[in-house]
Amino acid sequence: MAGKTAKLRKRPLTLRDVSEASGVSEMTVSRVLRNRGDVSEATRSKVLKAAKALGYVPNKIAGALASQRVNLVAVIIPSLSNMVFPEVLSGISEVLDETPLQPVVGVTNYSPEREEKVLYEMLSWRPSGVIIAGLEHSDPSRAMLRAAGIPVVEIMDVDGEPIDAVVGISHRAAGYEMATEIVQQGYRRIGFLGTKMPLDHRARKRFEGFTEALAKAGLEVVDQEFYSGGSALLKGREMTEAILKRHPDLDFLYYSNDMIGAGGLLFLLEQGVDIPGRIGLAGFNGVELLEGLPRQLATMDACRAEIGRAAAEIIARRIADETAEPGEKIVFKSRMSPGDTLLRSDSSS
Amino acid sequence: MAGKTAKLRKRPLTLRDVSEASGVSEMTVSRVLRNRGDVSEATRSKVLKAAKALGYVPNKIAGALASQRVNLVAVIIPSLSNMVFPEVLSGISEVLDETPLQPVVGVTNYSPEREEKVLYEMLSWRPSGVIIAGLEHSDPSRAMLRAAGIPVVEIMDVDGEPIDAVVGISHRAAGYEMATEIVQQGYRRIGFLGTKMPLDHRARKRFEGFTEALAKAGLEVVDQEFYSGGSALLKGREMTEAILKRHPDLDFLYYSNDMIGAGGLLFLLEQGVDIPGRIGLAGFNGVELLEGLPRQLATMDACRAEIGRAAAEIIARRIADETAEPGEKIVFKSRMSPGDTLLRSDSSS
DNA sequence: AGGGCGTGCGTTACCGCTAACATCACTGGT
DNA sequence: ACCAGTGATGTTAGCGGTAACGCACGCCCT
Repeated sequence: MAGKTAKLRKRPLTLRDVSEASGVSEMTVSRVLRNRGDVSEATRSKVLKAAKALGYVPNKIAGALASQRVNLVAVIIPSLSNMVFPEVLSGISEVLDETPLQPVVGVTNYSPEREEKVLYEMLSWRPSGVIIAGLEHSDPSRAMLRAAGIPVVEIMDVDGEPIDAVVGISHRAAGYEMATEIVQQGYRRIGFLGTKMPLDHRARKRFEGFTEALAKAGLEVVDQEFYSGGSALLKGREMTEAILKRHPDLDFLYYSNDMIGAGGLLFLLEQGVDIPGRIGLAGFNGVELLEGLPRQLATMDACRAEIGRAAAEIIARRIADETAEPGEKIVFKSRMSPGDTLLRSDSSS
Repeated sequence: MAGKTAKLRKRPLTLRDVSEASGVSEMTVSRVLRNRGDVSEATRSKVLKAAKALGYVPNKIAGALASQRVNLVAVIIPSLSNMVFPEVLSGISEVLDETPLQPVVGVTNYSPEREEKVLYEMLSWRPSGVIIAGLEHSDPSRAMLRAAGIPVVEIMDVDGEPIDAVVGISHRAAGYEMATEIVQQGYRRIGFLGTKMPLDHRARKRFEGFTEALAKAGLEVVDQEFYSGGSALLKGREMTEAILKRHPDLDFLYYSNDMIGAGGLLFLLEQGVDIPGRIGLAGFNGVELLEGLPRQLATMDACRAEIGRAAAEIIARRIADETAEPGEKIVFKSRMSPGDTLLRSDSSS
């Protein structure tokens, strides 16, 4: 190669550089690089060679502006440290990888103000679609989403009024179902342990469904315990100890997530407590971690990957086909997995 | 408000719409929206009102193209499911939140090909800087990074030749140090359990440092066990059982990450094995989860958040000040935390 | 020979915004 | 009264691509 690659170039490479290097017009280079339109095999390879030699990387900013197309999908989630969301993300990526679309992630830390800001930032890049966790958004956020004129899929939760499409499970139903099973197994003195996050609407809805089912059986939650921050596993231990100290007669503990449930389980096993004979346990989420525990915690699957995949499919379809119907709604069924901490041998199932 | 908001607008909003709605030039609107240049308080509020009424969201694509400035920092990591990376990310966000910069995450799944593709995609958005995990990249990737003419910070690992700046710990040293301590505690028949990932260079380097220190003491790893996929906690159990079945006389197990270490720990505790009397254990990473275990697993902290913060600071500094020196190198010291599974009471410390 | 058509490439006019400079009305000093 | 200085706004010319159309040229058919 004629050493044309001046190491200390000041001006960044553009199509023009490639076009000059290969002796064709910018338009032709553009066509080659995008595999669009007819270009003869001869010019095609000539251009590709030049582009590679220069180390040219197309400028999507200019491309997007000119073509009015941006192959980005904004994905807005509350957190990355709760493993639920990375799992949803991988479901999304899995589907989008088959398309020209690309996910871009924004994290809100469960804060509506931050959600609004993140959303504004993302929309200012004019993505082709939005996937956003939850149905609860500030009014400006909802307005932005509506005004954006792009497909919006709200995920994780279906208990509420969607803006456009929605994919998720009913957390209310999940809580209800779990409570029903708990009652049926004969538990009567039930404690709840959860996170001190008024903005985790899904946890709240599970709790609401839970208490509703209890109420139907004439029961209510005997005591509650909340935490925030720190190692969930450790908090699960501590809260379990605390709640049982206050109410040693509790016969069931419902945890708002598997991590604290696992902490409670480990704690009780160490204490030599008979599970589920003396006390039953259940969590929520179906995290992979549970498989490695000494005892399988009862839980309900949140259908994370499925939700991600379905949401991405809706987005992909809507973008590929402008005429596709908006407002689709997909409800997954949260599967109960009773594990070893819920079913009492003598009970019917 | 005079109902000017036509719900079914086809053409998306632009500066021009705002400028017409507020009776000033586009330039003035632009100035207001960016808080730049002198604008009288009167026009400022007039413009802001119009923008809000219309629900205008600036188009960063056009803005970036015109100003030749993109306030994005590409962050390229192997995975989101290994909690290490979300923690690094939050360190990065923490720092970038104080600046106009914004992180954009790309995930490679430990695949060099995918890394190359992700990098190409990200660079085509012309980010202002790149933070990328690891020092091992394909030649084209390295070339792209060099040619991009932007600050690059390689993170997590410092054992190798950086492209530009680097922030991390020495995994080789971490492995070495752990082995040294193990030997000093009198363990002699040592097994290694890790992940079957030839492309996890950091795990490899820890292992190399580990065996090197053992060799210096005239020892070598007695047996090894590898896994891939699945629940790490469960795999830790299974591998521990398997390796001990083959070599019941092992007196120490070194796990390449805390998750499988925790699985092993739980397994051995269930078996009633005396830890660390009969057998010692150690992992790597200092994950928060460990705090909730019945026994504290010996581990070494990978300084995740610190690395994220330091990398972001370098990027921010380099972008703010063009003249800042490239090639900075920050080495954190991986702290050993012996927990309850390494130190034998009768040993010196 | 002329018309119709497909192929391969170039030209032109933007996309929506901003840098840089131009303009214009004041203000104040002398 | 004149000019420089300043503050508030407008004008022009791109940024680096792409859509849409234009235009040779060769080919086939009649």
